[in-house]
Amino acid sequence: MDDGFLARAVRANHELFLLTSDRMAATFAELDITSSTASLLLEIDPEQEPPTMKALAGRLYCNAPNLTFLIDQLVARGMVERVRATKDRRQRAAVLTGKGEHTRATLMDVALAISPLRHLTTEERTAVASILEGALTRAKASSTEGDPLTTVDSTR
Amino acid sequence: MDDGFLARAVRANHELFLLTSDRMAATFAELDITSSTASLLLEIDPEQEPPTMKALAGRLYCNAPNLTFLIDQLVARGMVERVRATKDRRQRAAVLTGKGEHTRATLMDVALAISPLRHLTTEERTAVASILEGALTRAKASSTEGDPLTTVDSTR
DNA sequence: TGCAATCCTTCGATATTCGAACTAAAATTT
DNA sequence: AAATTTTAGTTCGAATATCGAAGGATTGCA
Repeated sequence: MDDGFLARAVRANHELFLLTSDRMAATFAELDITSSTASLLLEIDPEQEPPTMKALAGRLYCNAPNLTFLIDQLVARGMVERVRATKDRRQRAAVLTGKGEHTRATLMDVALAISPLRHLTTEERTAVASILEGALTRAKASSTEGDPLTTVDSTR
Repeated sequence: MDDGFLARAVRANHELFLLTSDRMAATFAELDITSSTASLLLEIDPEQEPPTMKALAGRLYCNAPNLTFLIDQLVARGMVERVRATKDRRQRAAVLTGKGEHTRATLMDVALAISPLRHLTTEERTAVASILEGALTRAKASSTEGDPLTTVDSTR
């Protein structure tokens, strides 16, 4: 039964996230943001087309009111601006300011510098990145089609 | 220039956590717990010696007041009981009730059932589990001894 | 014994997350 | 084309989470 490895992988991923967040705490405070707003900031890639509120909520797996609240934090700090979409005027997109870009870059630098994953060899990094990305891709693909039931099985 | 893989690994870990939390949401509601209290419940292994409050706070990377709040949630739901440690009467340990054990077991079942990692092959699960555990072990070892500075070492 | 350190809790302040209800702008129906 | 429905986003109020400061109890130490 290889469920043991699955359980260990799930648990390790969970702890890795907790430890990483903990190590980022001081940086968040210095940059005058919080864990949640930092996650949002990282989702706004200045190289890409400015994402809409809906797209950002999807990436953070949160709902619309929460996203409005989080974006407000970044707007209040001068890191993001809301712009109306030209084609569909219901939509608003998030655009990084210069300060927003700079803060985001610092966040990424620090995240790489403190991540426990920095101890891995190049081969290990490659393996982890590709395996996890593959799992995510397949998970998102299979959740959009078929298999609607995810009920709690009490067979225990 | 293998920082690309490191960044991808860090990002995949982050998204995996968000997606997993999102997929657990319905189960949390059914079990009358929240994401945070579920994480705490999972840290109390009925096979092990009942952990102290301090030990649990360490495992969740949170502070003492927060842990008191979280344990109160589980106590109020009849899933955990506080007991005084006999040797050091300042300490309190968390002991699972029958309901706590059952809820915890259900949580673990569902977590394995919905995790994107379940799509991985046995070899991939093994690789991810051992690599991430190794990174965590080294990260925690190097943060407790020596090297008080968390400076960015660019020698890589 | 007296003092400092440790473990935990309480309290107040701030942050986060959500559902319900709302506005504005499309898309669809009739 | 007017009416209806759907969609994108916001506002508001409630429940939860997290933290720092301060306090009580117990232990360790001089």
